[in-house]
Amino acid sequence: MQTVDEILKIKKVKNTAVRTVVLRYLLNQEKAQSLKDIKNALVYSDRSSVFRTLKTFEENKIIHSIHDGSGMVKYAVCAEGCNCDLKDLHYHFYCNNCNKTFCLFDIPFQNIKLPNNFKIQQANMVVKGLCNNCNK
Amino acid sequence: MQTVDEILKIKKVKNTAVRTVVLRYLLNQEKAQSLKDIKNALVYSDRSSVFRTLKTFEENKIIHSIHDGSGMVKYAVCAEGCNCDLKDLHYHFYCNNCNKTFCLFDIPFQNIKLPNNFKIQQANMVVKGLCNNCNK
DNA sequence: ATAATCTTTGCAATCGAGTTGTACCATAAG
DNA sequence: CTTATGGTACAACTCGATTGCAAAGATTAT
Ligand SMILES: [Mn+2]
Ligand SMILES: [Mn+2]
Ligand SMILES: [Zn+2]
Ligand SMILES: [Zn+2]
Repeated sequence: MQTVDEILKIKKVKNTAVRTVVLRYLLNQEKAQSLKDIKNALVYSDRSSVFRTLKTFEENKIIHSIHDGSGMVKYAVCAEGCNCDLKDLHYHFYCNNCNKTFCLFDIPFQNIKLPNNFKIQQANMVVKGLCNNCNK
Repeated sequence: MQTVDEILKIKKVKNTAVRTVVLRYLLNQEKAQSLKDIKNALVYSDRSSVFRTLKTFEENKIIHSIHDGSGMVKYAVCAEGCNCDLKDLHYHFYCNNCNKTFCLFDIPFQNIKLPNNFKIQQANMVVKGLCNNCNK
């Protein structure tokens, strides 16, 4: 896995204190995180600084956002080599029981036949149900 | 197409003034509508009455909601015979230019192979890009 | 090295979609 | 007619998202 410094360098984003701690935190998570999750996890952080950091990361394709319908936008670190193109699109899974949201990096977006003249640019795909921990 | 009265009767939802006007409005739209859209379109309507009407409709599977990442939940009338089961899942399209959200009833959800032990219950699938009107 | 300039950060304030409490009203039941 | 039930209108509130602004920090020009 790439380090914080490597990622910031590759994506040409200046390395600052807040950015380092936010990205390091995100790299260690197995589920997507909301702004609130991050703020709560990083005790001395400021909400708006984290917010702006997330915006910067998203603009520079370090992370991507997921709208899972929970009311809070979730963020996850992009896979190595990701450029947020169509080929990088993947499904997400939201657990109705434990409310965790996962990136299903192994389930790529399978091209669908859109109506005539419609052009796809991005997608937000969220499958909902029970995760392996909750499906018992 | 079914009438307002037929739908309410089939779904066993009592016919009231607000419900009639909201459902009639929704039936005439070709794109999904937000609470704000509906409130604005129906001049003498009350926001919370429309809100509770939408909740009632959704609980009774008259309409379904779409989280397209625009910040407002959109609603669309379910297809005839829809029971909001897995078989009724379909893709949606959000136009980045004109901000309209469409139900792609003709593009059903194609089952994906989830990780072991994950169980699908619902899905929110939104493809984004340019609609036929804006892709020129 | 110093000054000018640009960027990032912290704090407070604001915005707006969604939601809820409550009183009033229409209709159905007794 | 009287009461119970469910629907509606209005106002207030919640909370995630966003912004204004000034201080602090980093970078560039002189
Ligand atoms: Mn993802
Ligand atoms: Mn739909
Ligand atoms: Zn779970
Ligand atoms: Zn369009």
